[in-house]
Amino acid sequence: MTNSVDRRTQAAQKRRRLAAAAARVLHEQGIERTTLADIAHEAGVPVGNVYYYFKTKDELVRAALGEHRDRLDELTAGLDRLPAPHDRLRALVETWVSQRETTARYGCPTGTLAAELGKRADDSLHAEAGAVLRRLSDWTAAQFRAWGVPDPDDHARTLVSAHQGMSALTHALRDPSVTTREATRLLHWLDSLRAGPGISP
Amino acid sequence: MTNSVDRRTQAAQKRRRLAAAAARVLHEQGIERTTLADIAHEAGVPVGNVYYYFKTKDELVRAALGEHRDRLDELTAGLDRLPAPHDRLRALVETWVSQRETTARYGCPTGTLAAELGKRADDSLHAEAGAVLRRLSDWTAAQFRAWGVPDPDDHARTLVSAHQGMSALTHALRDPSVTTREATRLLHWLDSLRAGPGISP
Amino acid sequence: MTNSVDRRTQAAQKRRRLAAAAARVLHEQGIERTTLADIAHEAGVPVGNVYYYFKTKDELVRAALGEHRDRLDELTAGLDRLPAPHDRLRALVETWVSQRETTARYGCPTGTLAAELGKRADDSLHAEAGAVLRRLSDWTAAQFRAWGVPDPDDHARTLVSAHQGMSALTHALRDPSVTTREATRLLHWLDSLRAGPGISP
Amino acid sequence: MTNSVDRRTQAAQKRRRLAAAAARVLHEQGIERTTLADIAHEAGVPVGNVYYYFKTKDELVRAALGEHRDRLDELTAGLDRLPAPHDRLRALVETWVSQRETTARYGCPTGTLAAELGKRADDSLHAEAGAVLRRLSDWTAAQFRAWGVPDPDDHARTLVSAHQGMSALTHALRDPSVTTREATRLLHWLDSLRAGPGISP
DNA sequence: GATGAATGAGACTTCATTCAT
DNA sequence: CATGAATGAAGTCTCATTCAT
Repeated sequence: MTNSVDRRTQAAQKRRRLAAAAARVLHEQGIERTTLADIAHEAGVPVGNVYYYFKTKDELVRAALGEHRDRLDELTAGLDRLPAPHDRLRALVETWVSQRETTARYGCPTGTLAAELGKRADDSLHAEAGAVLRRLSDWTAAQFRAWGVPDPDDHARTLVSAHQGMSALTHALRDPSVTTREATRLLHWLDSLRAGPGISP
Repeated sequence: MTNSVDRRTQAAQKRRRLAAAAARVLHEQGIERTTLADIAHEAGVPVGNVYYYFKTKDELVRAALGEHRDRLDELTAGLDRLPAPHDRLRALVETWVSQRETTARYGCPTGTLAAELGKRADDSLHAEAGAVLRRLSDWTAAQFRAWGVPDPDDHARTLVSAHQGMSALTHALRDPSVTTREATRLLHWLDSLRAGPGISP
Repeated sequence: MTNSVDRRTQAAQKRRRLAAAAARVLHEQGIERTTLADIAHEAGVPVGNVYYYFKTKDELVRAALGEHRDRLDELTAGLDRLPAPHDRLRALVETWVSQRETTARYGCPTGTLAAELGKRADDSLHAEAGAVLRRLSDWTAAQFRAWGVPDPDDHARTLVSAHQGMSALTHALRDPSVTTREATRLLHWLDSLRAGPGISP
Repeated sequence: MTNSVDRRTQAAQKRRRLAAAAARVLHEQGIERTTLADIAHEAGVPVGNVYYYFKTKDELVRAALGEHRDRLDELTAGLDRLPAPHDRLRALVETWVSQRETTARYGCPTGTLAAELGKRADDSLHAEAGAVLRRLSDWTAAQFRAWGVPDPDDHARTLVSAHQGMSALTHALRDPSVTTREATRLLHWLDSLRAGPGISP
């Protein structure tokens, strides 16, 4: 019994390791240019073995998106420890700034995956990517709401959109300073909301 | 001589037709999922013939980016006919709105190509995509400058970034209303600049 | 463990089988006129599987050259069992005679491969072919040296050159008797050296 | 009339130019690695035009062999001006020495073409290459005969074989000194025949 | 005859997926 | 479960040859 639990745990760990490897490699190389062998190699798992954990490559992509969602949850969970919603949002923006070098090289993980998946005939994976962005939007709206800002959903959409925009431009121009500057603007905007609603971003 | 000119023109036209087909199909299917046969079929040309005009698939991608650049130039040339820079910028934003359905389905052509190209080891095509975005940014900065807005480059970067962001989100959520709403916000922002500089977006 | 060794052995055997098939077909059809499908078919293996063992066609060519080198080694190892160097060299020449029909049809395996490879821009495979010929030359020189013939390297070069020449001519004229006659001459020459050095071939 | 003759002459010149270009490029790149475009480009002729002079690629190969035969005839015609057969043969060997650098890079033109053609299912071109070698052999035999050496055909075969051998080895080892040394040996051999028959090569 | 363009067969290579042990 | 090996569909690219003007 203990043995079987161990096994189950071990299996779960291997699944996780594969998902994490997939998240990493797919972010860096894109979906279509990444082979299963790349992911297996990154995870230190024999190629043939991958299929015991994921029946198709698409399932690995799905797992990678799940991984990104989990990381987002960890991030927001951390931010939730800050007392003021306003500070949480500022910290979110600062997180983006701290990732600017990676963004310049590989773009936003979820955003670029969504861009690639959005052109498929089959929508299911694309929707999964969209869900991760919506999850961020929902959390952000909750902050605006808690803060008492009117139209919290609109403000959230604007902030997430701004993140996608600055990530895309940072990536396209390979210039981390795009992130720095846009983030500064966003922080000013957040501060301007503090004084009270009325000033549109 | 007339004959040879005709031929040269015809060849150039076919090249252009292939480039246009490539621009369309690559936008809709992404680079890696598009085969040369797809492009050849879209252009109504046998596959083998494509190689008479473009030696590699990458050259076709490059041509597609050139096509997008040309369309951008046509767009801005049209906008330049408007007398006031402020109106040109408003019209730009409204152009984006008019494209919202296509954006919801396939994303911003240049932006999604840049996202896909940015993960390659070889930078040259990615840089080409970045150049198209920078071209838009330069034109935009020129409008802000003509308008007398301070920090025109910063404002231009913000506007282009906003476009990339709203396109990415519109695409990821398959929701054209994202574009509509963000565009509305941008128009307010442009109007607020009219009153005089000082109010940050 | 036994299992894994078995597998490794099996894999090595298949690699060898492919290399042997390549050596055969490349000898008979030449490099450029031989397709991977030809080699796969000769080895009784599906085409796709070939790439599990050899990443490119050139690697198969390299393996074929290795095969020829191995056969040369087996040949000289057999000759080394003869007590007198002089007899070993005579036996070498007689081996050539025994292969005259194949030579008339397809030429010397190493020699014709070298001829084809020598015209490439990239030298690496050509050098490999040259190394096989040099290996024969080295063994031959060792025999002359052991025999006490002066200038053993010169004599070896002459013998190997004679072999290449008679093989080329036998092949070009499709006439095995060229080999027979030139071999007779070479045997006389070897005998003349027996009496003592001094008589140039 | 003059006009038509001019035209016929011009056409013949173009044919010749193409054949010469083919001889050159095929020698340097081998048959299979040379494209019709390569030859057309080398001759300064548009690709489509080649087919008015040669209906297939194989006919161009045949023409290239004819070109090599013509050059051989020019060579022997020049040697025929020397009074003594013995000197003609010495001069022949010295011609080979003078070509050693080209041989090291590309091998003997006729020999390497023969090697490549000899592996085809269809014999006709291969026979053409063999005929060029036999032509050299015939001329050589005539010299030995005029000189009074017995078994002139055997001696001729040996000399031509020696040339093929030293060319092949020079090419395979990319070492022109192979030619120099073997040529020295051949000159000694020719001199030894001068004293009178009896000493076998 | 001359020429740029067209065509289609076929080559090499990659890779997701499956299989046998 | 584990794993090296197997498979075949598909993609990119080349090129001899033909065609239209």
